[in-house]
Amino acid sequence: MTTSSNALGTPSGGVRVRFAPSPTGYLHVGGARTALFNWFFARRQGGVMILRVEDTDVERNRPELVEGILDGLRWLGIDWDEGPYFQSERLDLHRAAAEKLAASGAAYFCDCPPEKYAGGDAVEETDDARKEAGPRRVTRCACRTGKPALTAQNAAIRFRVPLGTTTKFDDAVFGPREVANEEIEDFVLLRSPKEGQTHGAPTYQLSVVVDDIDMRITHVIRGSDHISNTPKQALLYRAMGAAPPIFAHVPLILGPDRTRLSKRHGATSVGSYRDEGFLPEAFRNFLALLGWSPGEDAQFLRTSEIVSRFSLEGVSRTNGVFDRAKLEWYNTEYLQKLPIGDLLPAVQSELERAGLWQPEWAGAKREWFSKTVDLLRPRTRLLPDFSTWARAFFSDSFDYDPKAREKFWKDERLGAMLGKLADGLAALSDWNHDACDHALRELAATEEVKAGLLINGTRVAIVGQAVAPPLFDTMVALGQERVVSRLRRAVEAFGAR
RNA sequence: GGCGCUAUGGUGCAACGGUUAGCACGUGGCCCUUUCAAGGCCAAAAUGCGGGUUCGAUUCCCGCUAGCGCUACCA
Repeated sequence: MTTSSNALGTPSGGVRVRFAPSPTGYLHVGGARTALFNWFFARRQGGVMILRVEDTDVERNRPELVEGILDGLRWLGIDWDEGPYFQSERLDLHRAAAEKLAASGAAYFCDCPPEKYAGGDAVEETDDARKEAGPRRVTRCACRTGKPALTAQNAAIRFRVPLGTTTKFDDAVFGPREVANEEIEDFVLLRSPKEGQTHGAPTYQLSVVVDDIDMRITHVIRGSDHISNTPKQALLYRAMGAAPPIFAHVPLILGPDRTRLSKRHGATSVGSYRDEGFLPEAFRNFLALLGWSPGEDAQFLRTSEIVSRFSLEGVSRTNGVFDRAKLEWYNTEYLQKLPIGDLLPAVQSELERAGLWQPEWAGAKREWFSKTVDLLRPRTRLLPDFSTWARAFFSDSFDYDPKAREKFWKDERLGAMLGKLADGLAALSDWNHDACDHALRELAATEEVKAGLLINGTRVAIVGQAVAPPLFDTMVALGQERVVSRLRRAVEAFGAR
């Protein structure tokens, strides 16, 4: 592939983006959105999406979490063209880069105790401690001028920040940035070797830059918590003689209390939303519009529409609050408005999960299945509703909801009427909406009760729920045989209630 | 504490010097109705504060305040 350059000196030939999670936890909604924005951008630009696992933190790393993160991405419908690469398998490349920087004088060896370097006295990482510590200047340690005895075997490698100048970079979302180099500490590139080790481990700052250069990343789209680190990385690009990518920092997602979203806000992992039964596309739509806008009034955007409209210019600069109620609205919106064919597979897997699925619903009774799902969906909010609330549509084994019985099986006369209704319906030669309607209303007239009494009581009898689709549509969906037998069964249940 | 970013109804976005400040979620009410949803209609609800610039500021500039981020040999 050939790459050309535009006026900004940035590669314009092929867009290459990456999502780089670190396996220190599950895939949370913030990470999911970052992944999504990268993916939207890559697909919009016809570019390449790369997945890179940033597992350079040996202490906090949990390799077993990687598969869960990948599952989360797959559920979200995010696919990648390269990777997953693992930084832990690229350590030699990172070390070599650090040593090369040290050899060229762009970095230096340092054997100061970490805490000491951090600003004179050891400072606890708490707000109070910081306050008491007072103003903390960026200090340069004595090692900066060189200690001949130090090597990568006995010291860390720090970047030598060039003083007396500023570092600039352009952010596609936040605009041009510039910071005085005096504000940037001589950050560590390669940690000092641990006891018994011959090599130190590369730090995040080093690894990202080395890998982003090596993987020819053109656009770094990530959370805005990284914006303060970016000058360091810009410095590294220059020191390594590489052109920096375009940076695009996306705002953070906050909890209802406006603090950064975390576990204590409840469900923050993508997996928990999958398990609750949200539709991936609804989740995508919701997340896309949290921190991005197409610039026009649009709430319901299919994924293809988002992709075709996505641009970095539409990304917001303000942190946004994760609004669960809106997510739920999106889900019901998708449950109701999706072309039925797009919804069926999701319902099928839900029924499979619940052990209710019958293969014939994908075969001979496919039409029935489609119609039934279509009948049920206006009243569903989450996928599991199909196997719980609507269970009676897919199984003969269902219970009468106690609340439904209490509400609609009050009238003593109902038991006998349900039996008469069963007889009446059993005698019908045509089974359709109007025939059922007439049969029921006729009985109500004969018995001198309001049709509503019989309708509500019958609903509980045939589906066990107080809430269901319109009764006669429900009867048609269930079929004559089932309705009649369920009514007869209900007569007994009614007497024993 | 230092450095930085941000600031439109409760929430997410729109208006990118001139609008009765728009849309959606949520909330409240009404209609519809065989349950419950859906749907339709209506309502309440915002430019953080203070200075500028300008004929005119939500919009541009400065200060304040608030929130958030960074301030690790975490990522």
